[in-house]
Amino acid sequence: MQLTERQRQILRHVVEEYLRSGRAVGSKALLERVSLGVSPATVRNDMSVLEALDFLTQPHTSAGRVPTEHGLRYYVQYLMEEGELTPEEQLMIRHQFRQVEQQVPSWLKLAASVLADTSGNVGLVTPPRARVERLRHFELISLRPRVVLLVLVTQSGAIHQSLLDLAEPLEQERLSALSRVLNPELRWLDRQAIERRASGAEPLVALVLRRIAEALRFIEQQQRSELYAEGLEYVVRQPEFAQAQLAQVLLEVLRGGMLLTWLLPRLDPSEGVRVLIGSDLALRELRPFSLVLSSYRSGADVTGWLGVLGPQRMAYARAIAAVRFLSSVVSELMSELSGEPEWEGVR
Amino acid sequence: MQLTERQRQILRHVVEEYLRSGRAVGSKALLERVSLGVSPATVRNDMSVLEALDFLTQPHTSAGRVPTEHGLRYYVQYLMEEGELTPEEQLMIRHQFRQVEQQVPSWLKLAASVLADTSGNVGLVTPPRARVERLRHFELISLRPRVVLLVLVTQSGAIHQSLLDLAEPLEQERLSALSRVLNPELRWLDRQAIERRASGAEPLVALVLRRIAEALRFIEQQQRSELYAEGLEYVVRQPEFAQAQLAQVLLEVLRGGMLLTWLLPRLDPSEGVRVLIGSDLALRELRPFSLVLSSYRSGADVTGWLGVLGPQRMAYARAIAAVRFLSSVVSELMSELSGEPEWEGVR
DNA sequence: GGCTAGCACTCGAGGAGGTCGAGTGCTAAG
DNA sequence: CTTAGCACTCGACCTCCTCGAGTGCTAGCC
Repeated sequence: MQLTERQRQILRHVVEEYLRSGRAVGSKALLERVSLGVSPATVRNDMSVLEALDFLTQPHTSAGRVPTEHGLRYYVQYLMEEGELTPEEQLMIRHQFRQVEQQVPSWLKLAASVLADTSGNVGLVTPPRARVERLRHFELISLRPRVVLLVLVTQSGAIHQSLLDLAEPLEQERLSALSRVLNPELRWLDRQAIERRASGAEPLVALVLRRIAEALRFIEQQQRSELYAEGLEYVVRQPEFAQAQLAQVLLEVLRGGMLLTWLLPRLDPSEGVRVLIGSDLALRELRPFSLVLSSYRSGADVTGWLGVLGPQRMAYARAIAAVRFLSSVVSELMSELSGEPEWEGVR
Repeated sequence: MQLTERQRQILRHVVEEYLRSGRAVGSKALLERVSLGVSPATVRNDMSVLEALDFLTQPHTSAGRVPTEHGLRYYVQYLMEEGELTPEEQLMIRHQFRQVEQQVPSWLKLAASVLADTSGNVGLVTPPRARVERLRHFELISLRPRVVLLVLVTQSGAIHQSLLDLAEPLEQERLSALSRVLNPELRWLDRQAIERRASGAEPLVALVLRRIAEALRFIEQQQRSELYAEGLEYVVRQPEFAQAQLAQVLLEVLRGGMLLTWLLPRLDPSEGVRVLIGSDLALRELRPFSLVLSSYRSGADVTGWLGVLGPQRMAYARAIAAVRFLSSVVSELMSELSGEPEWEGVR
């Protein structure tokens, strides 16, 4: 069954009033804010149609209407006016990114902060992640005669360090020579290729290669388990959180990493900004929340996620604008760091 | 005026009962839990003495007693039985540190998590910080013909990367030669020495040196502004946070960095574990909280802080044990990474 | 002189009852 | 199809009341 234009307008205003105030919206109160040229009784009739179609619901008999998840989805898809961040905001944000250290973790943390600040909800960002992580470059740095620091940089821009204990002392000169020889050979190899190369090599080289492979594994694992979250203070401030129980749920979900291990792997990164409302999140605990989500690109075949998480009653238009803009900013920044050959051609 | 032994025992039991239940403790209820060989009336008399001396207070006329800040301080200093984490816990914790990546940020994050988990409050950890940061080693890695990644490691174990745009293309071979020449010369120099060395050098060298100096500045700044906090979910669960307002205060204080900029710089790192209760924290917003704090060492002249933050009603003995143990574990780990000459002698 | 039994008093928690107002559905008329 | 009118519902909020844990004080006991 099709909605009439007036019903669509009523739905839109109910949703917007609800997002603003957090309270159930009644027919009379609605007409005090917006004029529809009809009486409260007419609005009530349309509201009861909308209720029958599961767009609206009543918390109790004598209360106003509240949008259902279905109603919110319809609003986001068909009724909401999308917007962009103002040019001043965009400038401010770009400026902030120029201020911080030019490295991936700083960018991700800042991106989460900015998402939180501009949307007034929790900002979430995952690290960039390659389908298979490849070595870009490694260096060996002598700390003490038999202790060496291995530093390596990967395709996705991750930097990793680990300590090696040597059987016998080695000078920096020898270490440098080793990395000079091995680097060209290992460039763009993945973990498995490096492991294969390790078997049969002389002991020192084998040690280094095995530790590089191990580091790549660590990095891949970390990329799957790390999540930058900022702005909890905004969400806790919402009236929904008055009993503080929701806040606890939220903290536990974020810490437990259920989003990362369960939800994100099931989504297609190529789809642009999407809005997941309540049960879309497929986690009972997250039922009262919504997530506005987008992927970002960081070189060919390397992507990450970023989004805004808040109560179902969130300012969707604003969150979507923030997510869309940040996605493009982060993608730009990341591809500067990127350096794999395929990607150079694309730019 | 001196407390009698019985008064000290009563104070101890009131504090412990209050820490356990969070409710005001009355004379009769106290005697139901512990036997002191006297009647409630006697306990009441002693309680009123303790109240006159500002160890206890009454929330309202007909309620039991609650310890004051002064009473808590006395308890922590003279009455509390200190303990250690059990050997099993210690083993578990050491095991966890072996599981994660062997690098500073992972350790710090894990330390904050462990503090939170073992104490049931917020765990806080600051990065290690040298009075003046010195260069240990740097490398130049060619990403694209005219874009170079500068990676450097400092005395305190911080790793930093930044991007350099070159005026003209340079091959990896040339870059490696450059770092081979410059590294021995720059080792253990601080920012100002490197800046001095930059003036008058040929353009390419000057560029690199200036960027290294800049990176050191960035790192010093970050060490002053970064704070790892974990375990908010525990604190939010406390009954004190039922109205969710405290949670908001806490989140804002943590994000605002007031602890870092205001409180920590005024403390002496050499003092061992200390307990700051309520107004000791010198921040109005933190009045309802307590902080158990210790420094850790990471090589000569390099120290950081770690601690447990929670409501005044926290399990102090446990928090102190956790902080003390983690301080020693983190100190050990850090000094493995450390490599400055003075420190090698000390070990 | 310290300890205790007894007692009157205080005050918050929590339940019962009552009012108010925002909101609804229904009906009948325009 | 719209609207005015009306009876009805129900949560929010206030007041009143009771209950019980806890106190301080006093007088008597060891």
